[in-house]
Amino acid sequence: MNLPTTIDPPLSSSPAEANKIFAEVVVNLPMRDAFTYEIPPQFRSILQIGMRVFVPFGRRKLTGYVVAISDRCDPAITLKAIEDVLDTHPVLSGEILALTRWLADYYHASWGEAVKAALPAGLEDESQEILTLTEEGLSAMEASDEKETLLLILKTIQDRGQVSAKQMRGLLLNRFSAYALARCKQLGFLKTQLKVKRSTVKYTFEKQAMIASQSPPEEEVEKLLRRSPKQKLVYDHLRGGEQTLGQLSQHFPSCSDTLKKLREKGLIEITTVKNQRQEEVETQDADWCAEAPLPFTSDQKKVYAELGHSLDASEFKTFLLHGITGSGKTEIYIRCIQRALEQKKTAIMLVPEISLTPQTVSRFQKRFGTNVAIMHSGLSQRERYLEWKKIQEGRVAIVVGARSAVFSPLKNLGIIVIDEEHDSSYKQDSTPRYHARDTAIVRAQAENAVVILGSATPSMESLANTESGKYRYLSLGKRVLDRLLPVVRITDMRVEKNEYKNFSILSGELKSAIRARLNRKEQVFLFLNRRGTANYIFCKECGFVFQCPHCSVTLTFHGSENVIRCHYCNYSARTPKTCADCMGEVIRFNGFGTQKLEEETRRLFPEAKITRLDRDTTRGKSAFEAMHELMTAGEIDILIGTQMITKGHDFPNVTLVGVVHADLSLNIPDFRSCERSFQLLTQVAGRAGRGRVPGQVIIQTHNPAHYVFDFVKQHDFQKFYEKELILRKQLNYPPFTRMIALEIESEIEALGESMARKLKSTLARVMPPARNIEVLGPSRAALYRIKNKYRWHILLRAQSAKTLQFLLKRLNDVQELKTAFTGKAKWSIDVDPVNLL
DNA sequence: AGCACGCCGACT
DNA sequence: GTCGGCGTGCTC
Repeated sequence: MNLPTTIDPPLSSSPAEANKIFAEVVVNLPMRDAFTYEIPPQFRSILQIGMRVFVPFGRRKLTGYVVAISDRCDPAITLKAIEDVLDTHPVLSGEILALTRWLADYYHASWGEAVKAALPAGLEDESQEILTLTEEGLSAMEASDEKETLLLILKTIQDRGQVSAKQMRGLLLNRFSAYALARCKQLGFLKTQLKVKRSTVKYTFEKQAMIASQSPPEEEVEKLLRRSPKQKLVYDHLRGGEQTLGQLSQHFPSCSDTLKKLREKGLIEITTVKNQRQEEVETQDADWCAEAPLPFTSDQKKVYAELGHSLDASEFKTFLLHGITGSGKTEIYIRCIQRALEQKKTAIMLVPEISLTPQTVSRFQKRFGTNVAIMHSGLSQRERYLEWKKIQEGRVAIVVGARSAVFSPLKNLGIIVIDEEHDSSYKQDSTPRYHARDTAIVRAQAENAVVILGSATPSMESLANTESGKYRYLSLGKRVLDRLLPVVRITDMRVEKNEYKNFSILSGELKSAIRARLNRKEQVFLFLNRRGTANYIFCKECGFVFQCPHCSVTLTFHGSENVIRCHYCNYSARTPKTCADCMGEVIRFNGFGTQKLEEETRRLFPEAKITRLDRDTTRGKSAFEAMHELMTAGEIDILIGTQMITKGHDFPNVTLVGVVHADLSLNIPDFRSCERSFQLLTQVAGRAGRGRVPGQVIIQTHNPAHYVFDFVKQHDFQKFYEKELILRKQLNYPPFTRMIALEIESEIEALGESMARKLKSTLARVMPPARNIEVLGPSRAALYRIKNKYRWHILLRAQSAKTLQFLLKRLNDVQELKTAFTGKAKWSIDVDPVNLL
């Protein structure tokens, strides 16, 4: 990547010295270089690294971030000057800035994009072109002697007052003509002016005007203001004390010109001050009292002792805390965080997006009170910003949040906890495509903090890292209070159909189990993962699923050509008529969702109280809370849902969990589908019997012989891990290799395909001679068409991440690729891809 | 990513 | 001579 190498992560951010008059600024655009701006004299004493600035950029004006300040610049470029400084204190600390720099490098995003990801949304101002009618325009319209398209534009402006070009486009839709707009400008019918579109989040800081400290003598003032009555009025008003521009404009509407003149005359000063009007949402009552810690089991004590040791030593170290559901991981987290706090250090706790439920939150608030900030997706932009500000100002020491909370501006960081470390929601699926777990580890290393990765079903990667010694493995064996593990049964759906002639979604076994629980007034979860489906072919008789002979990945079915394909290596075959295993009839999977399941369940159990929870029914956080209350009150007998119901909830009265169609996750065409299925099923199973009654889990499948089910049934993570590792090794997948996915997409099928091939040939050209990098594809993505765009993948695989990064660097240096890929076809880089659909 | 500029072909 | 699309190149 082409970031200027002269810029080192800032060590300190002192105000620019008098001679330091250039600022390196990055903006949130997919451009890798920083831009140099001149720092005007009035900002030289206040501008610091990490502040936001408003800069002219081409025809536009944008918010940028100062990443360096220096006294030198490239003489070949004529510089523009910073127009405004948006902060009084940096919004990015040196640590965070360095972290974003690393992130941009590693995940191949621009520095500006990385910075944007690290800050709460809505902090960016942008200029907007506002169109206004001129006299000529008005008369031209009245005369209406112009073209229809022109008049339409003029009329729109007159009707609506001020309109931006973008709004105009939206208002007129297909009647809009860019040419007509340009023509209007040309003819002088309208003029454009740049106006600042304020960021959605209100400023923390605002401008304040006051009498200049080195004011000229009174007679001088009189003389200067004799001929400007308006200026005098404002000046006299300011004698009564400083005023914010907001306050002033109430007395003197549109006084900005007046103030400007007064400043030019040296009579007043305009400074930026903290806006005191920011209100605060306090979530905690004042008479809160810390809840007593729970007693530790002997396992917990051992684990805690070791973690405590590293915490006390302030050493960077990563621990993988492996403990089954209900083994008391959360208690360990809480105690470790407490320990960090005792040393005057701070803590971040990351949780998967969907498990940031009221239950999780309240557990932390009960223990830590107002000392914790919650960064959660249900918050409005403004609430989110206020939480961020609390952290920024050091008013809290703990942050609980999803992925982006890894960037929390805490000082003196002591510990980062990543709960459910294996969860795929830690990987962002749009630029910058960072992994919060790995980002957390990089941050912790830089700040000498401890990292705890917690999971009942750790990722293969993390486990491999414990074996290589990179992470320290800790385990919590038993459930607290020695609660029993649920009994898992696998139901063969083929037998249901063929022998019992049961064509319902629910097997006889699951039906009678539900009935039994309903009679005992216990609660039931029905789980159906509807997401992540791609078309695949399977055998109706024996459940056999066609896999790629080279990649061991489920082949996807392409109806239009009647072929099955591997989207890793592009292997393809005619769609078979019969099963390769038993010669039985082959059918295409046709999915059903939670909605259909709900209907069916209501029909079968008309007396039961049934609620469905998935992305369609859950709009906002209130639905979640409502469900939670209903569950606790026993107002729900059967809860139907997707992954959402499996996380962050603890309902002791749920004694039966039914997995309606386990094949769904198992047949996702991804080399991790078995790992995912194991994790998912184990997690779902963990929801059963958290109270005193032992739980029961019924898993329905067409493929009961699959090895995953044996290990789920036995609750044997270790054996599963060993088996899966052997398969990964054989097929050269992570954790034995590292991967980078290149994604090509285009609305035009033929163009996308040829660009994908071009990318591949360019790769071959820049490939280092040592042939230790594999290139798979290009091949159609499993989800070949999304939102009208065709998609291809090229997979890069090598022993080490460095090898791959080196190749990519060389690829990025190929200038011709940049020009070859224009608006019609795009390619992007996904480092350590998690979702290969 | 925007946004302008300039080329070209399709209209009156 | 319009009009409108689209590729190309630039942003301190």
